[in-house]
Amino acid sequence: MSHCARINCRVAKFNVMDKIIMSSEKQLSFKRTEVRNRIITAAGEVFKTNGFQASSISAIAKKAKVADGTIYLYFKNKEELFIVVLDLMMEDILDNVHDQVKRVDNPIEKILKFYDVIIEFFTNNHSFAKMAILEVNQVKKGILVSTGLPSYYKYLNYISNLCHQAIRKGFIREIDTESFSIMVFSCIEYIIRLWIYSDYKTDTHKLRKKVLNILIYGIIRY
Amino acid sequence: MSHCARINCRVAKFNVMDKIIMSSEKQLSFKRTEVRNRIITAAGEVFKTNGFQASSISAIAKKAKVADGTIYLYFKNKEELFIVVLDLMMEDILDNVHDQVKRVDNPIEKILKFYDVIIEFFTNNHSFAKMAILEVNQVKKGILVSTGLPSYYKYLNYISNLCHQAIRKGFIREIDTESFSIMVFSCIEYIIRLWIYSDYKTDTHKLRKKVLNILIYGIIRY
Amino acid sequence: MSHCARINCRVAKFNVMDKIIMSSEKQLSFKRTEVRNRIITAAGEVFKTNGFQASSISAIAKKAKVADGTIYLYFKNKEELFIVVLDLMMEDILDNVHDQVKRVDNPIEKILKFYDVIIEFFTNNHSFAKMAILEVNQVKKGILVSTGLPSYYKYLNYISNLCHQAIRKGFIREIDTESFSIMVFSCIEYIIRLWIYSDYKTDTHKLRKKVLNILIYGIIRY
Amino acid sequence: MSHCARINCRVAKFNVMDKIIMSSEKQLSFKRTEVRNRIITAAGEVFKTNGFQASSISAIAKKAKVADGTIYLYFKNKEELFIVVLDLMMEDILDNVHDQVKRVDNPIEKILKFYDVIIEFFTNNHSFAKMAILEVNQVKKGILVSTGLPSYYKYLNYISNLCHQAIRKGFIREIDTESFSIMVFSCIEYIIRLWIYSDYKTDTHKLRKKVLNILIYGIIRY
DNA sequence: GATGAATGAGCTTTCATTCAT
DNA sequence: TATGAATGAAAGCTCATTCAT
Repeated sequence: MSHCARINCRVAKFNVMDKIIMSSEKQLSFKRTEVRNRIITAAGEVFKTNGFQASSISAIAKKAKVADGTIYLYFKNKEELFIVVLDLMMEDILDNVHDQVKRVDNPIEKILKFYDVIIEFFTNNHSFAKMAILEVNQVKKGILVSTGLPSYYKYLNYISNLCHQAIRKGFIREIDTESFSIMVFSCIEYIIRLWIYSDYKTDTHKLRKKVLNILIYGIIRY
Repeated sequence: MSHCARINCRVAKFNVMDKIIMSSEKQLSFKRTEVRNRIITAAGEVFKTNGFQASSISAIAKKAKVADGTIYLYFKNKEELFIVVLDLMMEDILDNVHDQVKRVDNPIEKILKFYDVIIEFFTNNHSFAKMAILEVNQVKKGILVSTGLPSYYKYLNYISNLCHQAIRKGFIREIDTESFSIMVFSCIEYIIRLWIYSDYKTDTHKLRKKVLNILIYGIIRY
Repeated sequence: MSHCARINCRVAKFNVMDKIIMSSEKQLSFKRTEVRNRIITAAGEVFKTNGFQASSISAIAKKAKVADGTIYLYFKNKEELFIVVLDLMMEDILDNVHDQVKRVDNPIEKILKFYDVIIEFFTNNHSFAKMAILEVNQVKKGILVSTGLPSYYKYLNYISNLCHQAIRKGFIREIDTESFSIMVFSCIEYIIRLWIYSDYKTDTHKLRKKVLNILIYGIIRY
Repeated sequence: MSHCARINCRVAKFNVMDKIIMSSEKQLSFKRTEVRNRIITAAGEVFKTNGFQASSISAIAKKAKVADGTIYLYFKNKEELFIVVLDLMMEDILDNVHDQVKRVDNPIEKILKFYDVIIEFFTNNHSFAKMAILEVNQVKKGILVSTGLPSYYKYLNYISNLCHQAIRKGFIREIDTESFSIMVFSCIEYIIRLWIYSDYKTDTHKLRKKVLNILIYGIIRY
């Protein structure tokens, strides 16, 4: 899965070179990193398939080829594991999105691109969308973690930055960029949620276009 | 709670007159309605206090003074009960909101009023907000997928209507009113969610103002 | 097992006559009593065989032919179940002991008889002895319940009564009967414990005789 | 705690002199002894604070500044460690008690003194009492069965010796001293146990006096 | 000898839902 | 219709012990 590139990458990036260079102390750390990655990768797959509640630690452990207890040497509990996994995935997605956004020059076009690519990604990844939009609410202490996802702030910042650029270059009026970021975020999430609720049947294209229209209309300079 | 007036009202509105008119068959139906209302009222209180997961059918049955099994004669399961209760509450709120919106004349002011009153209501009702914004996601999606909250559509329609009026009277441009309704809804929900996530500590006033600014700016006619 | 007579008896004592007399209401109560007894009997066997810790609720439920959860309709938790079972058994033993003690006339002989019969019983019932003397300490909240076994006080009272009789009839001096009861109890328990610790190998006869000698010597009137 | 003097002492008594004298082979042995003592001291504190069950090997290892696995180089398992620790503590207490008993001349007074000082000690050391009287029963019996606490025999011997002296000097009749020792032991233990069960609330003074009265009455010569 | 990461067995309790009465 | 006793599935997490390094 492309959006997991970072995770897999982290596993993969320990190449032969690394092994040679590593001191005995580093090797230990390598082993730990390797196990941790196995767990994260396995958890990602299991969570995506079954959702948070229905995923059992045993299943994850089995897939990661470690003992159940081992998971608790790396993560405080199931919830923390979920959050870490989700956060890493979200970061990967942002990296991906950025790759596409940076190819566009016009500041407003960048925002449009961001908006489109994200929604596109979610609609292309059923199970991940469900995990990131719905399952996250099943994490009991979610109340405190959900907005605590480090990646969440990266997203907001990213949009904010796009806005600042657009403002500086005179493309949009001097809005509160943070509020606008939140609006974009909430609209994207809501569109995806409606789509999930419809059992992935509705076509999001029209809705997303119309919403975007109002969003942009609300910030451009005349 | 005044916003629950409808629920209680439904219990109350079977007055003496009704009783006289009722045939023996109707009386049965009356009994059923009365029991159903007892269950709904009890469930409302229990759900608000403990949230969806932590509320047990036993507790609701006890409070409604019926047997556990009886609840299943009126509702398919715990989830359906929750949805029904939530839906009735949401309807009541809309009635309330409408009472305040209709006192305003200017079509745009009406939208502003709607937006403000709803947010105000949620921030004044911690436990209800949590139930309607967060708990609702703990209900197995299936139920929401197929039906959705009926009241949800009433809300969307309500905003749509306000928009249509505003369009007709030339106050705002010809936007897609449904999309705008969804946007308003998603933004309100998101603002409340952030507030809940912050443990009811952040002040929503600034954020809600800035978001509203962009929303309105996105639809007005220059 | 004879010492379980009461338990089985309670199951058995609902004979045909009872059934006829029972109103529908009583039948319910009968059903409940019957189930409760099945659980108690099953638990008694399982606890005796495996001890408290190693006995699982599932095993007891299976043997009692009820669902796991059913046990919790009758007992708060595993510990309460253990205590109830142990207490009933202890009562049965006391009944048995009494049957033998009452055949003796001399007040001091009664005390000797009591002492002997109890130790005899324990040494004839390995597994029960272990349960009553050792396992009881594995009940976590044992600290509060252990002396709270209703049967415990019956034992103390029983010995006290024997003493009072002996005092009244001038056979022993005016000692504090409660203290003496506790001493008898503690000595019996300790002798049994030593015997259990020795893996049931040592012969308790000599020790019990010598201890009894000092106990009696300490209370008789010269 | 003064009664742990022996344990600490064993750590401390390897002074500079020892180090000089030790051959390389002895130094190894010294190192082992030192580590063993660190473990014992740490375990003593942890066990006293948390009880047997709730004390984890990790916690002990951490406090002793060794690795978890290291503990298993010195002790077969957690239970053996507990027994060793408890045994050493019990020995220390006996040393202490002896210091006070030897100041008394009259053989019977010695026995009284022993009885009083031990109970006094336990009631002044909540956590130790719990450990020695209750926790010890949570250790799988196997360990106690075969060996028993070595210090246990020292206690019995000690009382036996006091008795022998008293018999020789004609203060008490010719009882079986071992049985009497066991009785004293069992009564002390029981009194303390009742006190622990009462959550350290009951006053043991009256009970202990009355029990002692019967004990002594049972052995004195008229 | 020392380390400490890894193991993996083990089990109570809750509660939505059913169904005999 | 109403009852409420009975069902039984379901799974997180700990921690004593081992063993490769």
